[in-house]
Amino acid sequence: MAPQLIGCRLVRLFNGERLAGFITETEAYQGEEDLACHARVGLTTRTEPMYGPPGHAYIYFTYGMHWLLNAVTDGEGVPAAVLIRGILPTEGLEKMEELRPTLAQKKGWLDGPAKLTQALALDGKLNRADLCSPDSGLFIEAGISVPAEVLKVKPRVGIKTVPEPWRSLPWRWQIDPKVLQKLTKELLPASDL
DNA sequence: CGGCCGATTATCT
DNA sequence: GATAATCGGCCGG
Repeated sequence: MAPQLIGCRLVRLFNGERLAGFITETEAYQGEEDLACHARVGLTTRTEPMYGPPGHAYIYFTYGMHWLLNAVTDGEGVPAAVLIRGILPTEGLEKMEELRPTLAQKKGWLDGPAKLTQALALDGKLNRADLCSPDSGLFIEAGISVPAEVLKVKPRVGIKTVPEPWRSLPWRWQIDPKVLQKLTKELLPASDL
């Protein structure tokens, strides 16, 4: 699911306005045996959404200040999720700039998991939102087709203390930076992204 | 560009 | 009481 979500459109309805962007980077976290996955400690209050039905959001708080968005990707009772690590903004830029003023409209604006949750006004209130229903206020639509050959696959980041083989598994997908730059110019010719 | 560091608090041991 | 699926600022190359 992680590579398949690349290119899909992530949409947030905020005060009646559409804030959206194409997903550009993802990471996979799968199962209690994956020592980088929160579910390594089993079913807890925090990990419960990952054990729930697929297609829902798993949004958690970390480092004392950041909210991170995941899509639950496996059946009930099977903990698995895809971390959304970056988007290419396409709708509601003005509002997103207001929500995330730092470095707004500059290079690297929304290329981090906590950056995009700021721009989309996401926090624990959206935890477990149905990502397949517009009624939830947070959902994923069809987007652009991104050929597999322009995807880069690398180890997941931010898990330096996790033992092997989990630390080095190639479970991070991103649009090739060169292709992303070209895409950005096509979609947002006037911006400085 | 890469590496180090401090911020700040929910969650789990 | 320790840790963390990060970020931004500051440093050096």
